[in-house]
Amino acid sequence: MARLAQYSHRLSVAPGKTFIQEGEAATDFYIVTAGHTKIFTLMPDGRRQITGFGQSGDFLGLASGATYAFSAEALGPLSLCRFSRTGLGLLRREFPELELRLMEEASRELVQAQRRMLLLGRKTARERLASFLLEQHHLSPTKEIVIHLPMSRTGIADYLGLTIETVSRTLNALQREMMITITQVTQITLLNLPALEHLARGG
Amino acid sequence: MARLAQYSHRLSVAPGKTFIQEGEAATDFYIVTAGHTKIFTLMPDGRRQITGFGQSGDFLGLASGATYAFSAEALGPLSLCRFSRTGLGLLRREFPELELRLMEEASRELVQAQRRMLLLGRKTARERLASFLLEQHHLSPTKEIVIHLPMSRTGIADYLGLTIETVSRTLNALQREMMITITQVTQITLLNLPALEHLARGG
DNA sequence: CGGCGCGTTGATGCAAGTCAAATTTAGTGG
DNA sequence: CCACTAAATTTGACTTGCATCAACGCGCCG
Repeated sequence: MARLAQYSHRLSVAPGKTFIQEGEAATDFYIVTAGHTKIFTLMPDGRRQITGFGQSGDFLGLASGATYAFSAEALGPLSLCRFSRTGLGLLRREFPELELRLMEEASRELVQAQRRMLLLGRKTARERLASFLLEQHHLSPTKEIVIHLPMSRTGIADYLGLTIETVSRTLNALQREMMITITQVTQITLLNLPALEHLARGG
Repeated sequence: MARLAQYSHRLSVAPGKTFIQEGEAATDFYIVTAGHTKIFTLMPDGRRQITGFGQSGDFLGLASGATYAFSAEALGPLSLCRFSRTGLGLLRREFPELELRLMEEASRELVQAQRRMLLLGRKTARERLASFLLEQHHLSPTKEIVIHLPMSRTGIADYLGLTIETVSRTLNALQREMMITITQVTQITLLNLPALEHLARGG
């Protein structure tokens, strides 16, 4: 591990700070060591699509071209480990098990990306919200039926390809239909998991 | 290369044949050696989302779980090289340069997946078609402005998250606006690349 | 207390979906 | 090569789900 230090650099990022900017030279590569990030792309007129979230242990900055194809922002206090792109190559030679982790991570992300393309391309607003709530549920380590939403309505909307109004209305509709209870703005109780699962898969 | 043969197996697939079925045990891994495939996911009621296409040289079957999360179908006569999942692990150890190719491929696909999430989540029908036409244009080795659509209207619709009627109408609208000419059903001439690029990026 | 950010709710508009019919294209056998 | 059929595409009329525009309510903090 002696050589690791000369290619890596630990750093902290303030909440809300964008530490990877779409279009900039993709010189570095990051590993999240603590906290959460959101990964998104923007259109010139401000339309935003959140393509994913990064948690502790996740890799960030896998770019195929010379520049980043996305931006990344700290959702809260964030700790990162930064590698230079060249350093990563050397590291990979040094630690074969890293290679495996990288592939696993890439596969996992690719599968998730496919799920999200189905959601964004073919699901209705109700189905998207149901899918989202269940995803949050599965992410929770305790599998509690009370889930905490880690983002605002704007975040949910940009993640699901909807508007904040539709998110709000749809959430309330699901509550009226007794599938969920909106305990607080960012806290929801899942009342009818089978119904939500049925809805999420779309039939 | 001696050991390669004992883990790999060349095979041909008939046009239209589905050779990877969503939900089945993800035991194998493929490399496309000739032809084209489409990769898609289905919903119980038949809604389909094409998540991508595989060409010669592409890897297929990167699954994170025990089962495939997608189906793959031969678009025409197709040649594949199949590896057992265990064989792949051994191969990776044997050929470090394969490792690199795998990572490059995964990165490229991840970047493309992000572009597609933006398209599916935030772009209008016109923007989607413009993006699609330019993608086909960039895929062509000769960069001809006459492009050949490698699929039917149904295929385009399932790729872009639209209906066949909207695809047809939008294509004709772009023709009326002098951005393209529909020479034949599957052959389109791009008349105004700057306008299409402007439209595709959304402003 | 008052302004401000965020969320909810309501009224209205419109892009894309649905349903259906017309038309073109492709395929098949005589 | 042509007639006939089946499939794909286009076109039209209509519907609808979500977006847009606009109030309104509610914490929260200076």
